Amino acid sequence: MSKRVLVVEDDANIAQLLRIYLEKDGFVVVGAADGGAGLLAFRQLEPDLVLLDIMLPVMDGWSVCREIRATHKTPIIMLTAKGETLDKVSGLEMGADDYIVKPFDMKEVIARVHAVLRRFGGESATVGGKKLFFDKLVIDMEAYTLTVDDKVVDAPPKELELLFHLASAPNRVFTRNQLLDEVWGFDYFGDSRTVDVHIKRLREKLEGVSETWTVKTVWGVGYKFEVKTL
Amino acid sequence: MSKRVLVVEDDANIAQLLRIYLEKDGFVVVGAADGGAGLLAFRQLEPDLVLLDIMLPVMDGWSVCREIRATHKTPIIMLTAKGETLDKVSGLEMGADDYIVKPFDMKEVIARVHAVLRRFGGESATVGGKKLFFDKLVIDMEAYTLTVDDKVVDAPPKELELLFHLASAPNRVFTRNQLLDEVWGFDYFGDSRTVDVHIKRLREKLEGVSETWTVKTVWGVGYKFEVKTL
DNA sequence: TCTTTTCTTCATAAATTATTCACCAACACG
DNA sequence: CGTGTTGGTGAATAATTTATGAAGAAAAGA
Repeated sequence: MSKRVLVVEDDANIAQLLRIYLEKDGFVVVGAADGGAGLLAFRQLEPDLVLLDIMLPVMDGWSVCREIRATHKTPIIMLTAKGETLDKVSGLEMGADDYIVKPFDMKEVIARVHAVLRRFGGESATVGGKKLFFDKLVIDMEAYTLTVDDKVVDAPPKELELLFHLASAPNRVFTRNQLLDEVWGFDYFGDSRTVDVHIKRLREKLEGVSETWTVKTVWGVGYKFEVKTL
Repeated sequence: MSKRVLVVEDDANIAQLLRIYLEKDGFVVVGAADGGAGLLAFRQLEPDLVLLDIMLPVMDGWSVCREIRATHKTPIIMLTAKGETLDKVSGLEMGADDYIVKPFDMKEVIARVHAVLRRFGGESATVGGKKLFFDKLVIDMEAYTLTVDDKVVDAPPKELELLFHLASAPNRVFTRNQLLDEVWGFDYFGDSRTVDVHIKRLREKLEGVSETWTVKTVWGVGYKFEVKTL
């Protein structure tokens, strides 16, 4: 479930520094030393955020930014040397979401990364950060609790995350592979029947609680959290 | 060491006036004429206080305020023209600490600047001392004491800080990495098991004291200070 | 410097959860 | 009905995560 960050930076020292701090905070970091490599890496990795140096060999940061923006809305933070003229306006016109002036304070960079991701909804201020309310059911990802009929029910993280994911988009069907990707993580390789077992355990906790919603199987497709519109 | 004030104001006359009075009072003043420049200056300068006009070209004062608040606790005083609709509530919701309506009396501005700085303990961007009260538990970060059942219990700084941080957001789960970032500091590179050990020692001091709260493990996620809502 | 306290690391045991697998049931379709 | 496919379930196993005691390192105090 960890977020991927693409760092496009030709100065190996800075790149390394960024990598160290980002990885410590749980990001998966991929580096690219020039614009072309950056674009390539972007398309392969589809990262959640891009840190992009302006001064790059061959293809500069602005071009990369524009290329990315042509097809993606992935948040981009520009890294700029102090001398380089830039005003926020032109930066924003190019489609950057934020920019940081070198030489920068690592603390600032990390804070900005989190801030931008938060702003893009990809990351919440807290671990999960959201609550969902249904009839006799509360899914609280902030406290990591499942409340059924006003009673707190113990549920392991995976089960909660799965239920939260399903209930985040009521009535929408998710295939097992989608769920594995989105709940377990893109890098999970395992039997898709694993989902079945978690669904089963969820049902044990949720059966017969309310008439207005249910975890339903869509034969041949997957699962959905069905909510009846009364 | 004199305090730094960032003035974000597009009207050169007002900016000049503020500069004169503030410098007379021993502040170092840095000016910015629009929101983008303001943010840039903020990040580079890390001022002790920000005077922020609401009406700014390109990016308005509230946006700047929100951006700053995303990462810093630096006190912010908003400057607003009389006509501008504003109620204290919305300003404060944005994270401003005070606001002054134009045209303003210089004396008043200076007085408010001092007042706000005093309120913030003269420190920039730091978490001020605070106290938290729970049933049979007082966490006092001013005196750095832990009071359990009316008796002061000796607790090392790290333990106190950890407990304070958890108890500052009751029922919210923190991952070990979050705690390391937020309590130990973003530049701490250490084993995340360190948190466990501190939790353990806290529990030794806190177990069985009250039914209404507890330091709880959220398996696979982290820890939280759980408070029962009775 | 020496002593004491606090912090961190490490190893291991214990607890909890995740995954796999085998087998049976339910479904779709001719 | 019969058959091939898909889903449900229980139990065994694997993997992960946490608690804990103890020792060494670091920091603070005397």
